Amino acid sequence: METPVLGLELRCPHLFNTHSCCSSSFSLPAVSVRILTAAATTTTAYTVVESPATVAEEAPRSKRHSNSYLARKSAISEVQRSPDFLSSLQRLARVLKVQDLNVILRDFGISGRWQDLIQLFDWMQKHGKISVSTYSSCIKFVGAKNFSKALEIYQSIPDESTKINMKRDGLKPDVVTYNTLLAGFIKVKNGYPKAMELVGELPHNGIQMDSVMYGTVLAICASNGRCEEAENFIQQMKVEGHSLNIYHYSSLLNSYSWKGDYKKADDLMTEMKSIRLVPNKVMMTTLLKVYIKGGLFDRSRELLSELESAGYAENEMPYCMLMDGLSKAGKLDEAKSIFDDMKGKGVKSDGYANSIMISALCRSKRFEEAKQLSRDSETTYENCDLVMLNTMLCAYCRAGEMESVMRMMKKMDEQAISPDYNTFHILIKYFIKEKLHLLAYQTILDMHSKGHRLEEELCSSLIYHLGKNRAQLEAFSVYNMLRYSKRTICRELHEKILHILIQGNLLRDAYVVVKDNAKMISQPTLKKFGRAFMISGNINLVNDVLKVLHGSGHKIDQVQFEIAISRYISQPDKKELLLQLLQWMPGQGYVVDSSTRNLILKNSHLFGRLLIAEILSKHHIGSRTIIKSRSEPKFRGKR
DNA sequence: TTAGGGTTAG
Repeated sequence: METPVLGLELRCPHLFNTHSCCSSSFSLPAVSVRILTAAATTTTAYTVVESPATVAEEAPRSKRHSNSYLARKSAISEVQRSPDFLSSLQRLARVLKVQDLNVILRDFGISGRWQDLIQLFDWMQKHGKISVSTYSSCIKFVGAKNFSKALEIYQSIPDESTKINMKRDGLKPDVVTYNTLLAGFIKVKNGYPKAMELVGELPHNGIQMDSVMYGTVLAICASNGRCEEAENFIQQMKVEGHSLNIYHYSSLLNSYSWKGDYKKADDLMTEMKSIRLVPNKVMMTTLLKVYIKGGLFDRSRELLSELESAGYAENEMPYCMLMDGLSKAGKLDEAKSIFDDMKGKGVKSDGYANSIMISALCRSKRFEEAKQLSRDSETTYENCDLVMLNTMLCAYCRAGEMESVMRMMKKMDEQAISPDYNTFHILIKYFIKEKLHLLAYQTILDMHSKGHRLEEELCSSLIYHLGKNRAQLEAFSVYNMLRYSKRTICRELHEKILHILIQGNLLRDAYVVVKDNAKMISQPTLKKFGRAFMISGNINLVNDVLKVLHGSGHKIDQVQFEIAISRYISQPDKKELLLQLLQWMPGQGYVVDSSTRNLILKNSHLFGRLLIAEILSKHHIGSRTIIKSRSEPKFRGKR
């Protein structure tokens, strides 16, 4: 007998009622009653549909109330209801079968618990508890929300047979599945090559591109600026006998907007009209974008009038496009006149137009006007988004309106809008400008702790100012944040921080910088560091510093040796270090000069006369070799 | 399951 599914069971309870004790022909089997009860508490009907089916696989009718059934049933609802479902899952892992997990997965999908769904899927994958329907459920639910994750899931399907099974079970990756995945690539940066990979897969699955899929692919081309590729697909469509619709034309037109290719755009409009397709709002707005990008502002203005008369300019979008294009082409006054015109007509606006105008004014350094417009915007639009807030904040910063800057920050706080990269950037620049260097430093710490990328130029400027104001430790901390955020930083910065650290006598930190970056630091700066370290660096590190300097190719001068050796002599307990240094020198081509030699001899009783004499004799031989080798190259050169 | 459009960061 076929395994009953709940739907049928509920409709025809008598078919499954094997318990003679249940006299009423309408009484439901006990299991169904339990499930109905569960349904009332678990909120989703979907869950209820699959549970008994899966249970029935292993629980023969006579044993419907088996402990294993009960355990699984309660495990499912426990996981579903748990505030920390992963730990419940971990605990109940041995009880739950793949089918049960699929039930939970679908429940998450239906109730919109996307994050949980993905976590559960990852867990199932990790524990090898996965079936064909896991994949298809996941793609179905995730695809609607998070396309790249859906694609990842699709790509994680281990073998062809699973994909074939999916097909057999009606869960096939068919034209629609592929199209769902492909649609996710629209507007994804660099989505084109990935989309093409997927398109390349189609023949292996016996799928032919249909008109809708061409629409999707063309949209991908358009949003990635691939106009030639778009043209090729159009050609392919024509060859295959597909007729072009407004979606196809619209995407092709959009692909021309990248370069502002208005000639091709005009030709396309003509072609489209010739097959009696009437340009709609989307087409006309896209055409406006092409004209603006192409710098055809007179025609843009005409087209905007056409949009107005067609009733397609009821909101601010097309005005915004034109204003922005004009201002970026340096035609601020023309942009302003569009703006005023739009305001005069009472066009519905959410504040974007203001935002565009404010930034345009800032770009032209008309800060007073920008500030005034920001004030107006603040009163007109109560709820501003982060970009608008940033734009206004920027205007106030540029105009030097400290009070307004603080007001904006307070506003963001109150509205629980968290600052983004730009907010931090704007503020830090402003604080530096106002010479509030420590505030700028605090802000950059905050920015870093929130995981934002640090921009080198900004850090470099702050490092400079902190250094100048004797905040060397803070400067070094900014340097380190930048250095350890996995970026290659410009060589001048190492040099810059080194000067700051030397100035602050933070020689140990300076040594770290030299050790890691000696090859990127200029010889005069290395020399400056070497001397400073010899004078007041930690005496125990003197030899190490000299070795690092030498190892980087730096030629250590006599002055440095002289200072180091004098320091050792003044601290006889460091005699081992002096002996090590003296022994190391000749091997590297260094010898002590006569005054240092005399100084050592004068104090040789502190270090052992014999030993000193022996070492210094090596220096003597060394000095002869050095003199000899200095004259040798001339001979070699002539030979 | 296919089309458009705006703003920050000197």
